Amino acid sequence: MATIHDVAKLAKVSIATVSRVMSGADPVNPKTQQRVLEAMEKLNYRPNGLARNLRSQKTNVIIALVPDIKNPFFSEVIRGIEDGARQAGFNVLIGSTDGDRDKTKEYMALLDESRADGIILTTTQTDRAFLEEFAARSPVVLACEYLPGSDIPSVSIDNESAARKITKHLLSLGHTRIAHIMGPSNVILCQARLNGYRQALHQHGIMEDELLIQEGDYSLDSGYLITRKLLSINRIPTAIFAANDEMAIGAMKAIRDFGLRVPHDISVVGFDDIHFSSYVSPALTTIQQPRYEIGQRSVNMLIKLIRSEPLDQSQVVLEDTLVVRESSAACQRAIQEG
Amino acid sequence: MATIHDVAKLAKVSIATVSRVMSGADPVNPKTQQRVLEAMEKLNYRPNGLARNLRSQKTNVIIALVPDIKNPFFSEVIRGIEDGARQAGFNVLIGSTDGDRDKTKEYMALLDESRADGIILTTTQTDRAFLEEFAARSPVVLACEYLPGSDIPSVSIDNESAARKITKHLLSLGHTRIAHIMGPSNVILCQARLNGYRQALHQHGIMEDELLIQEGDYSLDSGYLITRKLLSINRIPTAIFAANDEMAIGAMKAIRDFGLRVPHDISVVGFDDIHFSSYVSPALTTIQQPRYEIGQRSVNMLIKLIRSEPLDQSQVVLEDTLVVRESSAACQRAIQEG
DNA sequence: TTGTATGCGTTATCAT
DNA sequence: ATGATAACGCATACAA
Repeated sequence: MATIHDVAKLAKVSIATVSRVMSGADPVNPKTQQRVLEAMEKLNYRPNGLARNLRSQKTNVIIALVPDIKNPFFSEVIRGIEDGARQAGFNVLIGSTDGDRDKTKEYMALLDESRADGIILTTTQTDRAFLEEFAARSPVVLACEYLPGSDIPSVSIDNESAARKITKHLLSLGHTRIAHIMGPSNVILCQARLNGYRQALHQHGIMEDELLIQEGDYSLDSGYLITRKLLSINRIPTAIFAANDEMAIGAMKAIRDFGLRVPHDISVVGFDDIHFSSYVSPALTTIQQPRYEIGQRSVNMLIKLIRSEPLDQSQVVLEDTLVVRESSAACQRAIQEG
Repeated sequence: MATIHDVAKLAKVSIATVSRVMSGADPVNPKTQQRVLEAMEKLNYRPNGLARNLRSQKTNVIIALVPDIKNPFFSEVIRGIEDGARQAGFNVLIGSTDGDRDKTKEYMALLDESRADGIILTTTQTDRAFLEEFAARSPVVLACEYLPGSDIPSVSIDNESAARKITKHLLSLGHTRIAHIMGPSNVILCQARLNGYRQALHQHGIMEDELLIQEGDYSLDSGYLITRKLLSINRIPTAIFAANDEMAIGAMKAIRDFGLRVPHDISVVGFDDIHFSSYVSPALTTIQQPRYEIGQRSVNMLIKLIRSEPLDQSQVVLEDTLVVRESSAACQRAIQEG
């Protein structure tokens, strides 16, 4: 590979001049510029990014951490992150953490080694103290979730209120025995959704039944397995609220396999509105999040942080929407009993 | 951030010695080593990756290019890539190309700028000449697809034979009017699948009908839209073979919306066996690819390439499996007519 | 407008 | 076993 020295020699100038024609900052004589350009062309010169990075102390790389790259919801968030990053000249390194604290920390360590300029966390399961301390010295943005009482910049919806909203939707359909399949309980966002569920029940004067609250891991399989469990208890629920669409889709299959129908026998609702949700049968009632926008805005915030520019707003909360489709309907049991 | 100089000063040694205790290559007096370790600890020293990279001319970054990060099939391939990379101490930069040649080239250019050590291409839509030339000077591995007549290392299944196999499955069920929803026609792998489909028809002495071959873009939506089109022609097909599972799932919804049933009225089969395929109703008949293994093996090959180690085998072809589920059944029309 | 020289933080090659 | 010093390839302050 040709270096800046080779170009300089061929164009009969100093390396400083070559550097100048590249940056375009300082003025350069058109003729010399021409010579340099030709030399670069002839040598097929490509500036060495490594050297540039070292010199400028920047990597132009940002890291995006997701619990699982296969998760379609996060895929779309990543897409927003990527597009935003590309526009600003950054590249995105994606890390799947599998909910593993150590993996998360390993990725975060890349910042300390100057291998990345900033990081976007889509799921917080690190010790809070560690996170706060880390964010104090490195650019960090939380996407999809919000850390109450913290001033780490974040972009998310109001998960608690959204969970309340969809639970109330079920309540309004006459359901009173509503199960909740939550996500990993150490994830803040899942706690928020659980809280929203509880609040809605409480507001309707319904006692919560611990048997009806089960913990999954976001996957199709866990939705399936947990639902089988729910179908084996004494008084089975008339509705299931899963903390994400995949678990909801898993739940629907379990119900079908059990010989019951959705929504006739049991209503099922999810969360996230991944693309598949409108294609399954029955189409899934869920909460639509602006995933792409979450990604884009969080990366824009991160880049400001990296550039030490001021943030207009530190905690951004975006709108979510309840999307009612076919998987939720009036509670038959309530109708018969009423 | 503390540098190696700070550590050296505090430990009262030269930077060379500090470097030595880090690498562990040369022998160091246990006492001095102890002092250095303590200094590093006290200063919370983290070696600067940028400087290391410049010095060693390595980035420890590999790029993985996918047509679309949201595509669940590629997500799993990426997962394999990531795991393999991590194990070898590499980080993975993921690029979504959206089938855009320029984006692809932009990412490939990162290699020329020494910003990455190698690249995995999961979908070839670049000019072949460019690709060959590029692969001659930079580490490149093709994952999921195989470039006939080229010696660029690759890991894939035999797409042609797999497509033949699943088409024959439909033929064996009595279907003769089989539509094919292909992927983007400029993608090699889609051409291979189309070929397999054609070969199967041909072997059964069936004339192909151009009306039954339509081009999609891998998405749920395109599967849906194209199927609506297929349902509007004169003699509608009795079976549809989609080039991937998402389009197949889109097709199933279109058929439902049209008032017909799968597989009773129309059989539908896909390709890839993404996780969702066993959860939709009816569960999808498809070709199972070892996605994770494709990812892992391709990254292992790439790393060998990067390290200039010899490859045992340049073109790796993995086994695929026909998975028969509920979405394909005997052709009713054939039964009635026969 | 252009050139010289220094530094970015390492690793590696010499000496000692 | 350890230290001094030269790269790695570029950007930039300072001179000219």
